[in-house]
Amino acid sequence: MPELPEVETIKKGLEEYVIGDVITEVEIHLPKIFSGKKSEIIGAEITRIRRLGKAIILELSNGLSLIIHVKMTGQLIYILGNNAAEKSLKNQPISDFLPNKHTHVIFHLKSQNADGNTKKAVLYFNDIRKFGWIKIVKTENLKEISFFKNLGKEPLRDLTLADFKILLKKSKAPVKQVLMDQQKIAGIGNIYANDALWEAQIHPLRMANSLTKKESAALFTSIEKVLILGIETGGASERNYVNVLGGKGSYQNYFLVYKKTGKPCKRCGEIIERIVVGGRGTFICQKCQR
DNA sequence: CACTTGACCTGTCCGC
DNA sequence: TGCGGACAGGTCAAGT
Repeated sequence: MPELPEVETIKKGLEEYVIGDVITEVEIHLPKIFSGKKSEIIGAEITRIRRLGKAIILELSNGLSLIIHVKMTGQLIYILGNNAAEKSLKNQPISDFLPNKHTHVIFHLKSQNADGNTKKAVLYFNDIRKFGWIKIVKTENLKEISFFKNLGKEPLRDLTLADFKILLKKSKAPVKQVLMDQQKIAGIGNIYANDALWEAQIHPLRMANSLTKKESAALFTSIEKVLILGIETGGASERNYVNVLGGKGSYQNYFLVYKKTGKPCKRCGEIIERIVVGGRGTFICQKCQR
């Protein structure tokens, strides 16, 4: 999943569906991805959902939080009803019957309606590549876990243009790697880094500290622009990403340069090339990205 | 310390 | 059709 817009979309979905629900049981089928004891969260109510970088936080009523990272192929899918798996996906874009062999954790939930009826639901954590993880931590100690300790500021939230210029000046790594470094800026991954650099007409291999003030400002604006479009379109479902109802996002229909190898540049018509930067596939227009 | 590379996994696609 | 290799939204730890 997984970059800021996709994780933000999941966060919004969870806010809509699981706030106020109580965790009644937790099935853990792949223990290595789950740290903490499930007994600590059974009986707790989900009170708040947050996103920090690419991580999702479910705050619970008992002072603990569940931190979930979906990495490349994780999914969180919410299904309402006692017979969930069966009815659930009948009209959903995912064809797999859930739970399936990639379902590693199942949260069973219940909540009370206004009229006092109890509804049941499940939240599936699926992950093909098994890179994702779930941790139970004390909410007050959240920032102390290694993932959050060194997390950079959030674009669209607290990263200012001044911050951005300073952090570019401090690095001589290729600018694309700086954008994707979670300790420098939280939330940007490969898709949005590629698109933001194309939008700002900056070559991904430029040393970060070589950008002019004008270029830095253009890149800052481009980052905000692509992330906002990513969120508005519900994220990019290029491969496995789906929202909490199993539905796809549509940012893949708006890719500017990501995955456009061999296709004409939308701005100048030059053929888009694929290079490798920091081990990641990188897409560029040699003519208009300098 | 800053930066780079390989490891962690499974699935898919492309060329021979 | 099968097989091998490259590649995929992300972090980490270990290397230079």
